[in-house]
Amino acid sequence: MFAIQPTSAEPIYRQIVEQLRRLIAGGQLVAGELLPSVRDVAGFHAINPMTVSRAYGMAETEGLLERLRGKGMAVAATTRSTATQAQRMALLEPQLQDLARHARELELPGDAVLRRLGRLLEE
Amino acid sequence: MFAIQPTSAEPIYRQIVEQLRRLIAGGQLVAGELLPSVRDVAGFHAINPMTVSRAYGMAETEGLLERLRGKGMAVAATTRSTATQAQRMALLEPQLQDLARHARELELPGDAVLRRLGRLLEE
DNA sequence: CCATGTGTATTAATACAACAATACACCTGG
DNA sequence: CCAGGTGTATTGTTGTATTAATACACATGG
Repeated sequence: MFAIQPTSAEPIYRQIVEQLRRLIAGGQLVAGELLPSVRDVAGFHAINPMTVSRAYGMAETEGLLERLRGKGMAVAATTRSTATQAQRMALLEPQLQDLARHARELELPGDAVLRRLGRLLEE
Repeated sequence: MFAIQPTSAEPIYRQIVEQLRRLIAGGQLVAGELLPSVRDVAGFHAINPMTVSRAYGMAETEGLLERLRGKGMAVAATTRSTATQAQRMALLEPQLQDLARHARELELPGDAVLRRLGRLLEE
């Protein structure tokens, strides 16, 4: 039901859109799959339905979702079921570059950073 | 002279503060070192001097910087010259956790992510 | 057919970031 | 001493972003 942190600095609607991008690219959401309704998501997280609608709307504009009138939003059929690993990696690239820059500013040894990340990736 | 991206979603003043945190923790800015004046930084990046002043002011409140009246801002003397590696790693932890979560949503193999990051860290 | 479920257009409230233009208080250094 | 360098307080404006409240159009499905 989406991982949303209302306290985060990142806007809620963008948290949802970006999560959709990744979950669809990664194949955890498959083409045709029906998403939870805006009211369900909003009720569950105690946020405004329009905030969810805005996220869904942007995802539709982006071609990620499709409107099924009267039924709700579904993962777009045009989506190739799972993006190639290179395509998925590209979605992570900006974050990787930021991380590398910050690590350099902190004068942290590369292998220490890699070890820590490796542990986090195992969980 | 600070790495500032005026187009970024992150506010300019916060980019500066966070960069100061890391550069000081990492030891690239040493206690007593004089920072460039607000007018210099503002002129160089074509931003408002008050935006830089705001960042400096927050850094001073945080204990990172000291006001030297008539001279400018300097790295606070109270700063232990370089934070321990564990302390510096802690500053990177939130970003590492976000990255791990996103990689998982993308269903990316951990070692592929680690390899890419490793390459970025070498540069 | 119509209650019930979709998504959404519209409007408003609120907050925030950045800029601009001053004026000020202070210290340095020749 | 004083010209020129610090940072900063103040006030106002502009543009934008985010969320919320409300009402609406529409399709489903028993």
